[in-house]
Amino acid sequence: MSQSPWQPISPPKPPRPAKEPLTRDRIVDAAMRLIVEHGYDAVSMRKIAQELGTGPASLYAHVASKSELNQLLVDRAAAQMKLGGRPDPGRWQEQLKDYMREMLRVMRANPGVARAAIGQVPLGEQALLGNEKLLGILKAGNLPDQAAAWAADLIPLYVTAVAFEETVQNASAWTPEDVARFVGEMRAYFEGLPAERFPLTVALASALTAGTGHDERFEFALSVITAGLAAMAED
Amino acid sequence: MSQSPWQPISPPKPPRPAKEPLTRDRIVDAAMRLIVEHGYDAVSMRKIAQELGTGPASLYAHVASKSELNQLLVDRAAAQMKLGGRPDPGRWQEQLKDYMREMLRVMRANPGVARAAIGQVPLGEQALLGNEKLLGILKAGNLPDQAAAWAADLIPLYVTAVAFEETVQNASAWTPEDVARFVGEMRAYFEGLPAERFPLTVALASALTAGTGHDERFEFALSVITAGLAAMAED
DNA sequence: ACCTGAACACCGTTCAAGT
DNA sequence: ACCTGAACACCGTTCAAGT
Repeated sequence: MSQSPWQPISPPKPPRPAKEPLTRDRIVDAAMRLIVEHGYDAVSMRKIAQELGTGPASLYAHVASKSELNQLLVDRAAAQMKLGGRPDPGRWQEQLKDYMREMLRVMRANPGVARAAIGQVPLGEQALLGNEKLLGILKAGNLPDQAAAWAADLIPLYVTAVAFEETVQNASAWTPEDVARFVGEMRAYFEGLPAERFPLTVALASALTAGTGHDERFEFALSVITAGLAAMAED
Repeated sequence: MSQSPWQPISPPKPPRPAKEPLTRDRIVDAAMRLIVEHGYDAVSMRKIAQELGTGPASLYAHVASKSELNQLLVDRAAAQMKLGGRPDPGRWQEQLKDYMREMLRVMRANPGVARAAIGQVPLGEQALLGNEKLLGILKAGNLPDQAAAWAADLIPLYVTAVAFEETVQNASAWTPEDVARFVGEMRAYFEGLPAERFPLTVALASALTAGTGHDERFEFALSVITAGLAAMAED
């Protein structure tokens, strides 16, 4: 019954077992699929497990907690950032804006990741590579070390907050028409406020409700931040 | 048996019923107590109900949903903002910074509210009064209408994101020593990264981990935003 | 009109037991 | 070593039934 000793080759096995073993990567894959397709709230340990044909308890052999899973998701998304060319002192301001635009693009392409990212120190490899690139641009702009470091904190925080805000709004499955109607109602609401107490809100009602859903508001913020940082460059 | 017509005073009732009736205000009071004492995650419809000696279903007669409750909490906190004097073109930049500092102070005094506020259009009366004040300061700085309006979007979003980030960190019940240790470990981690791939992260390790827990990082952001806006003032 | 108990359809995490 | 079923201690919301 014992195996013959001169049989060095392991007996033929099915090349792939019917059920692939659980791995960290397969878990993150499944979570990424869920978060992109159905948003942050649709990602639960139970749903991920179901997607993988197992129970929630099985995941904990590979992932310590949901919070660790969030970190892994953030790093997966960070890997999608196209970081462009070398930092160039001659056009660092435009490079900085492009970096922020690219970061927002990736977060939009991965809805729910912003929610997972907010309030987390990014320590994953891909996130750190992005940060390194950002620091390069800021130093190309001649910012002092401390200013560059704090700017590298401010910038991702702001972009993440914008992306998160958008996903909260998109979560309600509104059509563009619904959004347009809501913006119209908001404008009418501002215009109808008592002008003695809310003079500027009434007067600026149309400016306050402009640029929603477009990128104008974001572009404005890019200009503010870039100009503010430029004022801090060493000469 | 019928009441005599010359009895104009209603029959003596117990001055207060043993159980006060549920009201929107009492619900928000209880939620505010919970959120300030135990953080956002401790606020559930069930816990609020328990606090009020009833069941969760009873709340829905006065509050449509948890999201509506969040809006009410945000407005409660907004009422605590001290809005200071009149907008003054001579010192609008300092007033703007004070506004942001005051907003952060209130959010810190009401942990969890930042989490409730993020991604919500503030339409409550108190929140709108704050916004009106902010617009006044921005217009005192001679910003064009559209710039003032978008700045009034950018500023609360940033301050809320900072406050939210802090509450996420504070949620883990870390002592100041724990935080100090974590910051030290992070710095060591940055310093130990491969210098070929992460030259700036390694070189700036101490700047990157400076100012945590203090207000220096926030003050830096105030300067950037204020300087950036000043560059957009009409002359 | 307001309140309630009970239920529905979910969560993240733990743990003893299996292979 | 890895996986599993079952349980623990929770969620937000709905609804028929009571007062």
